[in-house]
Parts: sequence; structure tokens; C-alpha cells
Amino acid sequence: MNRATHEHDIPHAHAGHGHAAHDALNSPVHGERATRQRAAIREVMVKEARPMSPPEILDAAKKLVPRLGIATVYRNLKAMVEVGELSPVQLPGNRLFYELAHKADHHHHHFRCEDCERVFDIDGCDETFSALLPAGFTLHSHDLTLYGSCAECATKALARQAKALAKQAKAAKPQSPAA
Amino acid sequence: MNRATHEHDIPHAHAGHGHAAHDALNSPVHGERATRQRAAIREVMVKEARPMSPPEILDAAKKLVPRLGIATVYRNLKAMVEVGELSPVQLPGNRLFYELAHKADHHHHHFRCEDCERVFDIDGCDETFSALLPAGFTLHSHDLTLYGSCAECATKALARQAKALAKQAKAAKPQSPAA
DNA sequence: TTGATTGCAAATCGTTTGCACGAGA
DNA sequence: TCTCGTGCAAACGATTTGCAATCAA
Repeated sequence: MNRATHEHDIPHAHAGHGHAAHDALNSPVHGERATRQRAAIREVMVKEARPMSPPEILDAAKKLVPRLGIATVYRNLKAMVEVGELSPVQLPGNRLFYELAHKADHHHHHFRCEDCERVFDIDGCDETFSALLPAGFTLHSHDLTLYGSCAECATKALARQAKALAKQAKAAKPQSPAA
Repeated sequence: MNRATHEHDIPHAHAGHGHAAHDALNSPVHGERATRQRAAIREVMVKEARPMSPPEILDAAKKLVPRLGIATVYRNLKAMVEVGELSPVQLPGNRLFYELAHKADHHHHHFRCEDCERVFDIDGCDETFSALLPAGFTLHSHDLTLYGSCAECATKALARQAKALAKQAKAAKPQSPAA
């Protein structure tokens, strides 16, 4: 989960959601099947290794299973979350993203590239924000989302800038046609 | 926006804040009308003074304008955002919330009560998270959302606990009927 | 008056679900 | 074989939009 579920908490013994009870509940009692579709989804998630949206996953997985439908993607994502293989990633304002569960096992957050819209994991963040709370409030967890440019897009942006500057300089030269 | 574009906190002084919604910035170029519906929405937002969802706003504003429809709420919220009177608040999850724009003028974040689902503003947060970024990434802004119990719900929860304990204790007494 | 605004319903958009068919075990 | 899973389409919930009636300026 992106939601950091461990922080300041009242002495209130309460389990919450967590996948603590999964072992007993979700043992392969249901006889889960290994389908091409699910394998394709898994492959995509492993290869990309970053939080992805259902449509993103569909597009990528369609290259492996052309007739794959969006409904199947949603059903599998949900099932894989229940089994503990994936974790839902809730970003401000956007549709749900999903990432490999082991990534969610340790406290981390997300970075969203404002250019390519992709989401990346960010490790760290040992902050405790309980100091910010008004009196009487109790803190259970937090979500932190960073926005900016990923390395790739930042590089491209720089290249564009450089190009623009070059063109500008060129245009400024006396021999060139005046703008 | 809740998105902390923590570049510069523009002092942005508001003179008499009676209802001077349209100062110089929002010159009524479009000839906006003052409708009962919009007034009701504004009144609700001012009174509650916290980020609210469109349905929340509808419910509250219906007490002022009974025949108010959800579409009108959405249209007005959007218009009020464009005019700069309100700011959209994107919380991890999905539904957009709205809050008075002046609240968004300074860097702040949000707290969501996991019990009553209400959202509150949280001031502060002078952190800079750029240290968390991978090489090549650049940070523009961040969103921080805290989760827990608001003062009201925390109190209620304690009351419930106390009550449960009392009942338990009572049930344990020999004279009481066994549960 | 007159055109912006409303209310209602139909239309979207993302996501879920019903159902008959296809495919793992 | 015998279910479970898939694909497709209809259903859904949140938000938007078309349109005739309404109302503020």
C-alpha cells in the first residue's frame, strides 16, 4: 500500500484491514487457475516494476494476449490484490494504480512525472507528521505523493531547451533571415 | 489546489473580506449572475470551512435551496474554481473535494478522518522531500494526506469503548443477567 | 426583455457485473 | 468433465452535457 499504515496510534487494539489474516482466509481454497491472461498481467507488472493503471496494464498485456479485455484486467487486479500479490496505489485525484505487493511491504511513497504521467516508487520517508495535527486528532497513516519530472522527461526537456536555444542563436546570426 | 506548489507563498492580502469575491482578478467579463444556488453553495463552504465533496455540499445547500440539483452544484463548483473563489482538493481516493481558495493560498495539507470521512485542513509542513528523489528527477510539488481520527470521532470512539467496558463489567457481576 | 442559469434527463467515463462460452486442472 | 475465468455488453456511480423552462440584470 502506498498508505503508510504504521504510525502514531492510540492504545486501541484494532487490526484494521492489512493482509495479516490472509494466510488462513485466502488459502487456495478457491482453486485459483493459472490463466494466460493473469500471467500476462503479472509479466507486465514485473517488467515495468512501477505502479500502473488498469488501462496501462491492458495496453501492455494486450501485446501478450491480444483479445484481453479491460474487465478481465480489473478482475485479475482485484484478485491479485486479495491474494496479496499486488497492492492498490491511490494517488490524488486519479484512478487506482497497482504495484507489486512486495514493494508495498516497506514504507514508501510515489512520484508522478507531470510530463509522461508515469508513477514511480520513492523509498524512504521516516517522517512522522503527528506534530502537525490539531489537538484531539490521532494519526494512523499518511500518503505522500511527489510531483515533478522523471529523469527521462527532464532529460528530454533539457534537450528541447537546448535545441530551442540553438535555433534562437542561429536566428540571431546576421546571415540568417531576420525573424 | 491542495497540491503544494510550494514555490513562493504569495502574501496575497485580502482587504475587507466581506464578500468581495470578484476583486480585480475576476473581472465579471462574462456577466456572471448572482443566483440563490450559488449563494447557498458559498454559504455552506464558508460555514463548514473544510474541504467538502459535491454530494456533501449538495446535501447542506439543499437546506437553503430545496430544489437544488447535483448538476448545478458541479457547474457552480467548477465556475467558482475558475473564478478563483474555490480550489479543488485532490485526495487519494477519487472524488474531488473543494475548499475556499484562500485556504489554498498557503502551503497546507489534509487530514481525512477514517471514521466520519470528513476532511480537514492541516497547516504547516515545511519539509522538502527532494532528498528522497532518484538521480535525475526534479521535484515541483507534493501532496501530503494524513489519515486517522478527528477529535470528534476519537472522543466518540473513547466513549463507546468506555461504554463497552462498563457493560462488560456489569455483565460480569453475579446479579446481572448473563449475556 | 433576454440571455445566463437551473433542473432534469440523457450522455460520458471509469469500473463492475451478468451471462454464455472457452479453457485450465 | 466440470468448474472457473474470459469476453462482451449491460449495469453502475460519479461527473458532464443538451435543452427547455426560469430568473437575474
